[in-house]
Amino acid sequence: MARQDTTREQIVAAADRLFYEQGFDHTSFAHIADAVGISRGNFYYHFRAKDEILAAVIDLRLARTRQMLDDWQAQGADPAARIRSFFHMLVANRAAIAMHGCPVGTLCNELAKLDHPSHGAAAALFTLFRTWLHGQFVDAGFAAAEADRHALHALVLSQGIATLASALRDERTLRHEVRLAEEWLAGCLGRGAQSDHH
Amino acid sequence: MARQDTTREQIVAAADRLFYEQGFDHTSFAHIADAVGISRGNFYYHFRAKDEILAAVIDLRLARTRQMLDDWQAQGADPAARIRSFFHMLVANRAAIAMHGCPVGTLCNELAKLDHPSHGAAAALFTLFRTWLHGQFVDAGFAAAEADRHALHALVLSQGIATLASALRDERTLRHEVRLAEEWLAGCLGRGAQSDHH
DNA sequence: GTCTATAGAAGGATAGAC
DNA sequence: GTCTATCCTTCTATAGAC
Repeated sequence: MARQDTTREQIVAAADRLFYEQGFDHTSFAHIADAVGISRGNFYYHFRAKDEILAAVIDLRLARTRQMLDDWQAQGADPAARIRSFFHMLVANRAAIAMHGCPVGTLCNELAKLDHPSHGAAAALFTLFRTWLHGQFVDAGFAAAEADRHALHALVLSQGIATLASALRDERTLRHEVRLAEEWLAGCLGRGAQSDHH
Repeated sequence: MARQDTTREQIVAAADRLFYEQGFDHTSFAHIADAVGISRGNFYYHFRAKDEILAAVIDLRLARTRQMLDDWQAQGADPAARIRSFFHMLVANRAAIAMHGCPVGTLCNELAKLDHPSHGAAAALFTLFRTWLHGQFVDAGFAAAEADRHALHALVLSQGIATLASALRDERTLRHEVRLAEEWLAGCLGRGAQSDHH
């Protein structure tokens, strides 16, 4: 972490963390100001309103997610290994997920309840994963329609795992369910591509 | 709906709905007062604080869930049919779920972020389902340990489905994923009980 | 660019009349 | 049991000095 970050970047970084840990609505300017070490009034030089900070946080998460997907793409030997990277993300972040859930799923949940204009932008985080996973399943030989169904199912599994791990505050459940997800993946790829799923 | 509900019951009913639609933290006394048609000051005759309303809402949901599980138990012909009732709940409530997510999962998410004392009570809603599902899998012939793994996996699937349906605001995805869950169940029960899962 | 001071609204909670 | 009036705090946001 370069300590030469601009104040704006520090605000977004602190908001990113606090929105994840405490929720967007419940995080006030005072919380963020304390975390960054600036005064409340200073916010409005960098952002016109709280919603703009949220938009910046979502943009940051989108960029970070794209980078992560690019890394998985470059490092994975084949589609199977790359999709396993996706599930392994849950294990790598298990402590945070058991405490605060999935950053994507819980943000979408909250913005849906608030009927917030940025709900669609947050849901675009899911679309990033969905599109990337779709590409992996296509590379594995599946037709587009079936690849999309598999991509969506991988997202469903990841969200269910994160929600239960957080509700039960239990990392063991998370690890076991990730193993099941990897078994599903192996079975899925083992059966190979089929033009008609039914 | 008997219109002879006590004021306390009306408050809890309105809070139950609003906490689901808008979230607990974001729902104010003014919201609930407007919904019930009483003044703000009147709350404190029935409840000492907002947290007590939340506790009452969770108690209501626990009671309602127990009743629902009893109904499924009585109406289902066999364990397979009863567990299908669990997944069918998602389809029956698909419109609300696409808008506001799962009432259990989203409440647990929010209370986890707020680090709220009632988080454990909310998570007990999951335990109700888990215990009931466990009983169904035991009745289907599975050993206790494996029955619990299956029960947990059913919860994971249901939460993943609800989260994605809500994020994408898409009922079609929900319906398709429920079909996949029922296929998983059929495969699970079809393979029958095994003493060792691995 | 950052600060202090403060406005103005909304939140939870209390007191006391009826 | 229900109301009005009010207190105190917190919150978002603005104005203006430095």
